[in-house]
Amino acid sequence: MSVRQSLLAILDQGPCYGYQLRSEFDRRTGSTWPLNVGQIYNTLERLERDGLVERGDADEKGHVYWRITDAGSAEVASWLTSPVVRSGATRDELAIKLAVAATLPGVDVAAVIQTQRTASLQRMRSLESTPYAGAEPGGPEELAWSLVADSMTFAAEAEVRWLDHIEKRLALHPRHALGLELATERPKRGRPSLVKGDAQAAIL
Amino acid sequence: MSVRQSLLAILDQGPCYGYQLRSEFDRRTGSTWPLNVGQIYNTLERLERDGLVERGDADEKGHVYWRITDAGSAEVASWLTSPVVRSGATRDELAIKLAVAATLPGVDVAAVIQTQRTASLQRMRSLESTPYAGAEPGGPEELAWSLVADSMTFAAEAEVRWLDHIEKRLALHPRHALGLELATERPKRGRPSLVKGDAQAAIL
DNA sequence: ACAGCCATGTAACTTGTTACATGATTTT
DNA sequence: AAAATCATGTAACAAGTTACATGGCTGT
Repeated sequence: MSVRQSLLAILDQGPCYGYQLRSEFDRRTGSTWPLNVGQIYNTLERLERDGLVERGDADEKGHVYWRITDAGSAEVASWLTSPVVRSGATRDELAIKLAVAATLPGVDVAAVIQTQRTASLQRMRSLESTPYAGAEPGGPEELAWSLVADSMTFAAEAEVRWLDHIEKRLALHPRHALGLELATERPKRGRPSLVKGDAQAAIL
Repeated sequence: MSVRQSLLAILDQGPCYGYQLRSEFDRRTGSTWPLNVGQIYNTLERLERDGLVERGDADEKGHVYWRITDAGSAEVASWLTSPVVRSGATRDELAIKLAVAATLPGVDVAAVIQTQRTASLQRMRSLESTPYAGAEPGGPEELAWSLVADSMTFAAEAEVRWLDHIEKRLALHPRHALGLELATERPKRGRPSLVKGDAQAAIL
């Protein structure tokens, strides 16, 4: 929802045409996440479908200006006054991956953790060493860029902390404590493995 | 990709039927993110389409077992040996939102930050006070649950730290330093606002 | 003239997600 | 007998994303 909402929020400041919205989005996010132009037009059509924006006539230069509706403005206001909720809905790809990997017999969780940690540390280093390659230094775009870069840095740091934490935690638990190991030597294919209770008998 | 990959990784341990996959996923993630059963069947069909799993015949109980293919196993191996990359692709909804909000004249960024911080702190409190409501305490599911819960806690802490950080940072910058304010009194609708340079003349 | 950017669009596709239908088995 | 759970599936949709087509304008 972030692209959709961002474009809507920008339009709440006044009418814009598609291509313009892209550059506005890029400026405001410090060009951290490049946005394919085509997506602008898709998103605008979907916003129009939902009654949040209206398509204006093209001006003499052929620019098609879009303007926000009252419903759209209300949506923006609601967006800005309510927090981004990370709870139930949003799935953390890394957390899922490690939770699953940790319960998979035959998987070297420590190695998975190590791989991730290396990547995260590398990312932190690259974030701190990359100054800002955009237009004017000291300008607003650089500020936007550093906001986003800081966010990534804090997230990467937290990631490393978490990895260290679960590494210790998992080291305390013997493998079989997870109760998800196979009865025999990792049969891989053609044999049941994860079945609980009597479902096992059904295949054997 | 996390659901898709998780199911594939579970199937790499041995054939499973759809409903079983759901419970396996739930167990392994501590039921933190409930997974709609229908999604299992969709995902399985898509994995089959991509040649990563094969549909087996139903057994006497009517259970349709799916088994992974060699391509599927390779995919799992690749998944487990490569890190989750948070870089360019993955967009951080909160970072985008605040970067955009910070450049929007007329928006009380401090209030937005405060709202988010309150929510994040609330979330941290609720995470530390919620023990684990699942099946057997001390069992593997509880461990999985706490892995995920820790991840959320670390992420929420980082979020708060970041919010504090950018709050200070933004306080140093006078509003007009962002260079994105409107020439007049927030015209809202019907007037150009975000145009850069001569594009402004085109509408006026 | 040609390369490259500005600008608008379209079509297709991905993963995630939900709502619903249907029947079998199990529990109360 | 009714309610709940097990189990398989289908249909539709949301949001993100990309590749491509098309034309105008601009600088070399």
